[in-house]
Amino acid sequence: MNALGKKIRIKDIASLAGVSPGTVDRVIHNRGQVTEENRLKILKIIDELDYKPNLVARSLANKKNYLFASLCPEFLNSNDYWKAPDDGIQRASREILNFNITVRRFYFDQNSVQSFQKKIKEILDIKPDGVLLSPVFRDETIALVKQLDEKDVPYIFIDSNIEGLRNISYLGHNSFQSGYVAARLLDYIVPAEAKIVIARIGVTEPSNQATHREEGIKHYLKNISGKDNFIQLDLDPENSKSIERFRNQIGKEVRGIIVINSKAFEVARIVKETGLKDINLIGYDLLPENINYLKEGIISFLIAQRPEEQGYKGIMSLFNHLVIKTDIERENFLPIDILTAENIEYYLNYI
Amino acid sequence: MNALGKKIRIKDIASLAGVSPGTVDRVIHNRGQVTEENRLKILKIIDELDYKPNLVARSLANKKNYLFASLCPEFLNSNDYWKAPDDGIQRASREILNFNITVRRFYFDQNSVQSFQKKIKEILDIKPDGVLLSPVFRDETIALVKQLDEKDVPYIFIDSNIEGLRNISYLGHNSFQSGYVAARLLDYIVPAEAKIVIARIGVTEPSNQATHREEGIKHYLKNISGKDNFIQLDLDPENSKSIERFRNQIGKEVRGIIVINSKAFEVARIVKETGLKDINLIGYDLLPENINYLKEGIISFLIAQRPEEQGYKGIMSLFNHLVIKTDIERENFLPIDILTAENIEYYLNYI
DNA sequence: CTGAAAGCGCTTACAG
DNA sequence: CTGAAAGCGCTTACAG
Repeated sequence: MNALGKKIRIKDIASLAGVSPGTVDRVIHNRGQVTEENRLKILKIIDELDYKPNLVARSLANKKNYLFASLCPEFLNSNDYWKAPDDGIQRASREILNFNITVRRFYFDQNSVQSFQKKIKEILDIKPDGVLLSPVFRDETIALVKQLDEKDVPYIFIDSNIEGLRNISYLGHNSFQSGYVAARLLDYIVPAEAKIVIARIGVTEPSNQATHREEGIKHYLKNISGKDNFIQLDLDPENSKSIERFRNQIGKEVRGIIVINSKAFEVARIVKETGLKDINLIGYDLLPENINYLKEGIISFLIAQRPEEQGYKGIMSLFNHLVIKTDIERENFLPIDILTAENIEYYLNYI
Repeated sequence: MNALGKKIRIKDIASLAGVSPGTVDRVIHNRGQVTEENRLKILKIIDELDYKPNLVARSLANKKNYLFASLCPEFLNSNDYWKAPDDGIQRASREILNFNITVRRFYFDQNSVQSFQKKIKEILDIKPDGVLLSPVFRDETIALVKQLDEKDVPYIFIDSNIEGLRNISYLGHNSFQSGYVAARLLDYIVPAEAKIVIARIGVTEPSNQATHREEGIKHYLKNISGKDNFIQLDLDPENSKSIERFRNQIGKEVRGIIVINSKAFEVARIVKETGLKDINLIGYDLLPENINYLKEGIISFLIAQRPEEQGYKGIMSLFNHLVIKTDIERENFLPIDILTAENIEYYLNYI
């Protein structure tokens, strides 16, 4: 469309420039083999008429097939956190199928570096045009993207970020800030003098993301609300001694708990079994077990990061970058969503 | 794509059925003029091969132009609430431009039924294929959609809903529930015995939406938290006497205020000027003035309803219904988003 | 360096 | 009731 609302076609530009459509196409796609004189003339006309290519026609004519690869942790059932990004990836795939885009999904075991490495090899073997991944293992991710960089294959990180790499985009939370939000909410609902617990669940090293959340929480409590009556507690839900220790600690004076990974339900279970009434619990991520405790009132707030959208937008960003050739935001921090029993339903039903 | 990953074309179906592509097309689009025998044969093949039309090709070949009309309140500057839905409508328009869709936007004066009626006439004159509107005026909306129903023109409501009409979709909050959320938040942050104010700002009748919110708030306070220490206060921010009265009322014992329309900033201003410290204020909608008071800490929570997305999804729903012919959700309740000073930034920056 | 021609998958008059 | 042909706007070998 130009200013007059008429659709400008390559054919129109060609006849105005006194050349054939093929020549215009060469200019548009910088394929060379055009005299500088013609090139400039054509570019001028394109600019003046504000020519916008018809992407529908381009896609239909284009023989090029694009192959995207995604690499995320595997999930065993629909309860798993990683089902959501996968759903988003599939939704985007369906939407761009007719644009000759194929998306191949790869999965690795979060507890096995080897499986990550193996999948990376498989991905490099299929020579993808773009890659979407969750960079769970730092060193292996760096090794992978080095190879992608060499081949000029763009890649996008979701869920967590590794700074200093050449990913065209990151889609996920600012985890430090999401710690801030959790601390702020707790600050609203527990009395000023109450004791607070920052809980880590499980025996593995806390992820990058959990670590940053923890930093955010502590920073807020210390510097904004001026508190220092918080302690850190580890809980191994597989270990009855650990559970007992945890139970004893929270039994006295503790009024608020923030769980820094997605396993708030483990704490909720203990709170419920013990019959503790005045404890406010805040967690992350909408795992079904977390949601149940939220609805029951055992968990006060859950903080969510739109995982489905991370997968969807990730694939769409590759598409926009490679096919539509629009600019992509380097850092795309998703909203830090606050859920209670009262607004969770419409959040879950949406999309 | 079929199960084998091969792309099935109309041509393929035609040769399998021993007919020409034209005949297959007639069957696909129910244009008749095909023997029942051929029709059934072709439908069987389509089903077995799980044929999915190439929408890109369809769109390119299709001579049909679709004209959509939108009708929303006018806005004077980018601060206005109604800028956001309009942005969403424009974003969707751009995205589907190459599918031969034109969107014409109409605006009316929220304070003038006449302007609404006038625009309705204009919309009917251009004979749109689909209409998106905010049904601010009930009777006039009913009169409009009666005419649209006669012509089988689909229409979608955003922002607020009118029950019992044949709109193909509604996109907006469940306002009663969003009242629930506000009351729930206030309940968390004010002491059990504290006095609460439900405030209406302005002299015009409260909208449907504000009324439903108010019902939700009262229902929650009475039935869930078992409170009856709340009062309702009107504030006319243009009237200094009204302001004085409001100021006096909230000066004593009141610890929480919920503003049921989008003008929480009017109350925030009074709270700030008066220097009241222990009042928790909750409002709706992300007007720039509301956002400023949220960041300042005068407003504790804002509840938002994704207005940009309402406009975007509204147009995309018309597109999907008319062009792609997918099923549309009749009621599409958007998430009731909870914003604090700590998570507002990422919410605003995100598309 | 350039242009004419064929083709992407679907739709639409048109002739029979 | 049916098929052959032309066309949507763009891209891609191919011949010159």
